[in-house]
Amino acid sequence: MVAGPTSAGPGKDRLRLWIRLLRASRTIEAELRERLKKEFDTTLPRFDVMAALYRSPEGMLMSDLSRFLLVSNGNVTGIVDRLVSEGLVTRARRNGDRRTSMVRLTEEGAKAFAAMAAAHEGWVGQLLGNVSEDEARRLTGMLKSFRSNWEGRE
Amino acid sequence: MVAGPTSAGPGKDRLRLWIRLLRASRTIEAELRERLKKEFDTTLPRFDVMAALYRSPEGMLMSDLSRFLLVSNGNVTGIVDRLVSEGLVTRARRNGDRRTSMVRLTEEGAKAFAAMAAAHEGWVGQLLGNVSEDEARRLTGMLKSFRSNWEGRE
DNA sequence: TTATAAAACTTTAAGCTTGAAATAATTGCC
DNA sequence: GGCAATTATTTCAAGCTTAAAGTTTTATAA
Repeated sequence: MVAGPTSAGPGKDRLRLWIRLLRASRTIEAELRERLKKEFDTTLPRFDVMAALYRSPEGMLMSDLSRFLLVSNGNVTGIVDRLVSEGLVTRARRNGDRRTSMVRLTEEGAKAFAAMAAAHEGWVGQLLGNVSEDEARRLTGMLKSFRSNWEGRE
Repeated sequence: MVAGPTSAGPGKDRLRLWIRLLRASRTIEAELRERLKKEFDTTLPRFDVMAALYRSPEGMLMSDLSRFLLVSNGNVTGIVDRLVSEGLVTRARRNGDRRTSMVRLTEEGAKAFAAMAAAHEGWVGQLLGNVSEDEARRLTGMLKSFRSNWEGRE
């Protein structure tokens, strides 16, 4: 997914865009992963889950997390398991529907995340330093239109 | 890495851009992975390696592959192992430097890749259908500037 | 009711991924 | 030449990831 078009022709510009997009996100992701590991001894998936939970103090279902983070159900199970064993997150069984459990950050988890989020934002600002804030807004707008064309189709 | 900013403030626009970028590439990547699996019974990492090799008929060293694909050395070892066992790729020990081996697509591998690449390009064209070819070129240009600011630093 | 289906989640197997340690071969320097 | 440092690669342990199959609970409907 990271190599360029193998020839010229129509549609190549979109392919080139995709390659660029993928290389950009992989490069930045690798850098962030490395820093999260080095500075906070954690991983990107754990950070992702904590970020989602931080925005939902009332908690999230496993399936909410899965949908929001764009990863599979089973994946979330493993990550939450580890976060629970680290005391950063809790799984609360619900009375209403006993199939589900509400996942929440612990106080310690929220505190830990706040510190990581501040550093994380700084890193992103640095890594995307070449993009002006104005250009960032325009790019963001363009990227919004990606999904609509095909997602949600049957 | 997929959740949005937790508050407003300076630097937020770059963070928002990063979130968008990541969500876009994850969404597209997931779709491509699924189709590669369904249509060709293969994986994205295998496709990546084959794409890189397809562009280098003379072959690539393991370290070339690792650098080009932005993944670790050990990672490439495993993927190439599997491709070799499937008869799509060969590892040729070299006379000059016996630490290295030259990795090449087999004839079968090249044929298989050509078929996949054609389908792949069509998929990308479809998935990025909302982006005009013109806009694609502009976006690609913007993304090029990502690296220079911080990569290659010590 | 009471089967049947659907939903939420976990488990499993296979493969991907990293960073670190281990191997093996080459290079540089004295 | 001989030895330390470097380079290319593999191995390893831990964790991430998916798709598919399994479990438990809830909803549906005859």
